[in-house]
Amino acid sequence: MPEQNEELKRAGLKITLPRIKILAILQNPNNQHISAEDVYKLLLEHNEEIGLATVYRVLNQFDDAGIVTRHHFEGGKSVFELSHKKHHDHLVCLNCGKVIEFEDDVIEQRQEDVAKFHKVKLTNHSLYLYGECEDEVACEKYRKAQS
Amino acid sequence: MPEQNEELKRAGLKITLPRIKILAILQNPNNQHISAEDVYKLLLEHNEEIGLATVYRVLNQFDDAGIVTRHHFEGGKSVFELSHKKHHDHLVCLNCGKVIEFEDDVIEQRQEDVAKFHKVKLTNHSLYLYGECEDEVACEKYRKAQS
DNA sequence: ACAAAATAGACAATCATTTACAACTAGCCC
DNA sequence: GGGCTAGTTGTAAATGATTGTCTATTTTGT
Ligand SMILES: [Mn+2]
Ligand SMILES: [Mn+2]
Ligand SMILES: [Zn+2]
Ligand SMILES: [Zn+2]
Repeated sequence: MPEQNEELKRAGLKITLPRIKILAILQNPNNQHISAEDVYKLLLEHNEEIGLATVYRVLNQFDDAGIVTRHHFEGGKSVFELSHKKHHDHLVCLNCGKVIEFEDDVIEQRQEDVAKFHKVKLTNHSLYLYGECEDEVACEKYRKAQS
Repeated sequence: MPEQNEELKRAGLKITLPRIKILAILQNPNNQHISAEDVYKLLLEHNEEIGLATVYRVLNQFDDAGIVTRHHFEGGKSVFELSHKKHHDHLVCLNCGKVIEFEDDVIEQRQEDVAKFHKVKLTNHSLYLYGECEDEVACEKYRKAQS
């Protein structure tokens, strides 16, 4: 019945509780760019008894189905986001972890030019900008939450 | 006496056999963009009894000292390269693993603009382009070597 | 409701990388 | 040149993220 079911059906995935719950979490605007571990933690908070391995499995299936996109921000672990938006790149604050999305047509075009110049058929790219935002408040709050 | 010693001394690192050998490997033009594991394998081929942990340790020390730069190409493992060249980004062939270096001032400038626009002080960035090169021969040879 | 096929859950296994720790040196002082 | 001490090594065990295995359970079409 809920909207998640449609999405799952469209992807050819059976409708199961873990998939519905995980998809719902990803759809929450608070949880854009979330790691498998964090999805798992949220499930626990919601008292859902879903194993971490299942979270990884489902996230991979979503990735294969094109429902989510996987990113590799600095720090080792993968981060996922719903892929309903058009392509964009990311600017990450190294202090507070805030993620700013952006798209720059000039950069995109230039990437194509570079690839063509080197006779390479471009299939994808990853661009991450890292820096320090000026939001002292957010940075502090976040840093506290981490420790 | 050898040139490696100077480099190590300059970095304030004691001159030890593992460090000399590893640095020599990195300096070999064949080994730009090499993983810790591959450095280790080359050492074995040269009959140097150096542990993998030492390779990782030394590579990290080189990174701290600014002697090498660490990259995160697709595929999980870190890749290192001597950092004596000016900044550049990478175009990687997903078929044969070939790495093409490039620099594009327009892209660099645009990145600065994006960061400034979002009021973020840019500290670094990572840009990787992935695609398929047209070098059938190289791609095939490489693929065979892998399997 | 029923059977076949897919999936979940628990947990072992893997991969890249780091850490612990005891044994071993490089660099410095006499 | 020998000795001292902090820095370095090798080995092996530990880690963190992610995947694989296996059996029990669930989804779905009939
Ligand atoms: Mn995004
Ligand atoms: Mn390079
Ligand atoms: Zn911030
Ligand atoms: Zn190629």
